[in-house]
Amino acid sequence: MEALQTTDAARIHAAAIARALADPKRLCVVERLASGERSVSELSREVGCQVPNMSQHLTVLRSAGLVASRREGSTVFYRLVDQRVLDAYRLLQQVAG
Amino acid sequence: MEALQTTDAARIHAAAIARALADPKRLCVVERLASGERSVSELSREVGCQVPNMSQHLTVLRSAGLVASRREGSTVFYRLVDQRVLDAYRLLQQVAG
DNA sequence: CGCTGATTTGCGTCATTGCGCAAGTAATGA
DNA sequence: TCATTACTTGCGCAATGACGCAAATCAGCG
Repeated sequence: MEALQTTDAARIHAAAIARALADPKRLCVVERLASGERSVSELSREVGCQVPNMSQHLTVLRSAGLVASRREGSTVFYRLVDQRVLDAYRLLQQVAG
Repeated sequence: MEALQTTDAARIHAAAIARALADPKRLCVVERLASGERSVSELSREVGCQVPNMSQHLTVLRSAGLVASRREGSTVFYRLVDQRVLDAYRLLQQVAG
């Protein structure tokens, strides 16, 4: 049980993380990436949206520091940056459920 | 380590929780409520916003099932519904930090 | 009932967001 | 160089969200 942070900057940062997770499609991306890296087109197919839309969602997740990308030829693979992203997602589900 | 949910409804619900937490003022409310219930005007003063605005933020948190309210005379006290809300907040901060 | 303090609700406005579609960039091979 | 596949970026639009302010409830009291 650690203390809650109190600075405004910390809250703004935490809120930014929450906002990045505040979309069903992006949560679906997190689920998929939990089992390993995926290309943009794979994610787009699995999640069920257009490629440009998926690219934007991935930009949101990367800006929040939740995913990272790696280029291999003309294909870009995305992965989760940190296992805690999954922990956060599971906790959201617990609170939701 | 439990499995990730896969239904669309579960993701929509989890995303709604995340959206409720996706605002610095509401995170500040969560922090305050961590140490006990507060009235709307107390929260409004502590967080630094107008009372109607605070009332709306509390409505968002209550709609997401994160806080509950209790009326005592003309004063309404809000409290956290569940300790896991705090766990979720701390995890957000960890991912952020 | 009228008055007061506490909270909620309604409304207008401005900023942000998700999406589809077209265009642009990048890497690879013929 | 041209074509192809993979991805990103720009743009316009409809929807949502946060805020300030005024008005409406609501509880308690004289």
